[in-house]
Amino acid sequence: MIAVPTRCIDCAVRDVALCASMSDDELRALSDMGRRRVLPAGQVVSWAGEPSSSCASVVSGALKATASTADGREQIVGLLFPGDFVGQPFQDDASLTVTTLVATDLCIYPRAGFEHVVDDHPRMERLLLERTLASLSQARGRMLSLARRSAKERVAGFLLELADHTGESGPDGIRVRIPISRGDLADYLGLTIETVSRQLTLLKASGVLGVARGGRDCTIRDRARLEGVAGPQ
Amino acid sequence: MIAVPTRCIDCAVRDVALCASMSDDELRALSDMGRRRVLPAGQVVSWAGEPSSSCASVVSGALKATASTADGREQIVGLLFPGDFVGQPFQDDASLTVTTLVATDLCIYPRAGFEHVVDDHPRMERLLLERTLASLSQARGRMLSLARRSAKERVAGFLLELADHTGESGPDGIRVRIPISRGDLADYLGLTIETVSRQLTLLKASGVLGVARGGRDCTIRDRARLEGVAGPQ
DNA sequence: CGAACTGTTGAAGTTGATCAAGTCCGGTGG
DNA sequence: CCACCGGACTTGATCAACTTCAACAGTTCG
Repeated sequence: MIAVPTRCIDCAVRDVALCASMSDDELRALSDMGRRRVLPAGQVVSWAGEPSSSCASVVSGALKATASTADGREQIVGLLFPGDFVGQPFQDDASLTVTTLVATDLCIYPRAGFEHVVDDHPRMERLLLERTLASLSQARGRMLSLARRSAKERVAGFLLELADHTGESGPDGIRVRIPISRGDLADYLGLTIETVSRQLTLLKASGVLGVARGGRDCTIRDRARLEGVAGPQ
Repeated sequence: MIAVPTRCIDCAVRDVALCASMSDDELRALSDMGRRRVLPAGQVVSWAGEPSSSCASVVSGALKATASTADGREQIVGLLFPGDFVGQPFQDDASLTVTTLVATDLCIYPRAGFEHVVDDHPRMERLLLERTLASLSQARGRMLSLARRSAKERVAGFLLELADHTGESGPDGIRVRIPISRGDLADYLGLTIETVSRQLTLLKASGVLGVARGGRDCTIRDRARLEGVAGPQ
């Protein structure tokens, strides 16, 4: 871990993270408490079952939040990107394991102190509430996908989400980079590695998708057809 | 719909619904706005896609919140019981369809007015935040189940949840009443009616579960064994 | 009684998981 | 530079679980 002393005002996510709800002056309370840390890929930030002692904002990088059964079956219940909030305030034990997927820069607050700031800053509390409601909506949408959509629909839907979120239009379609490994993608979509791989191969074979070597960089060549594969909605 | 004029102070869920966060005096604001309505079973309270114009507290009865694909596949993403909050504040369009499962008594507020009350009552906002965080945790647990647990585990797990929530110990085990139809249970567990029925039959055959005629009233004869079937956690 | 539901059971069909080889690729060291 | 190694990904064959389709039984209520 490397400490990264920085002023909040200069922070890359000053306007998108929860801090966006606070004036520069108000930020002092958070700022004094927050500790910037750069973690390498694959580092566990919080273990399910352990006391949840801190919260954080993602400044750069990416993380996964996983729930798992006692016998090791795993499900990624959320992916976290810059500006997202990490942690479970008002809850004594963490129910999720949070792990960095790539080198990740976090702004970490002690949970108790963070809760205190929330107490004192209604606008931040409101923002947290709205974000939590949005996460809940998203989680419910994913419940529907996990329970009712086919493997093909899930994979296609994921690519479309990526396209909407980080896609860049290139010469022969929309270029997207799958930000996680096949294994993590399988854990996210509720499938196995093999099934994910096969579905991507099918999309490639049908000409809808181009997959560059390495398997991470893709080109959506025919969005309309991909939407057809993804099924309704 | 039948109007049920009542004073909040006498309300059955005065101490468990969101109103528990408010003093008797403060309740006046909500009280003036709230409208009690008794709806029959099978009534849609809010349609996915339509503007979400109201919120409510469940006073008695039960409802289901469903998400569905455009081609009609359905998933129940939440069951709602007395004291629970219904609705999606701070969101203009409903993403879920909410339907009564049995005759249900609701205390309905116009959404705008409700949001206003939340603005003015930090304790209510905090309670709403905590409940939303709890719902999110629950939704994530269900994502894990829907994606990774077998039909057998889901059915057994559901019965155990019921036992913990509403079970009464009887002479030959824990008596539980399945509060919904096989169809709704299937929609909740992410299975088909037939699979749910078969799993219940298997549990009955193995002596773990007693099922009375009608199929709704069950007796968990061997909780330990049922927990074994439900799998880890 | 009989109609309409709701639930159960059976047989066949699919989907995706599992098991088992491969292949591709980046990195290391001879 | 190339051989080798290990991890990530792909592909193939088989298998089990769950769905689908279809018929039947039980319950409720006119």
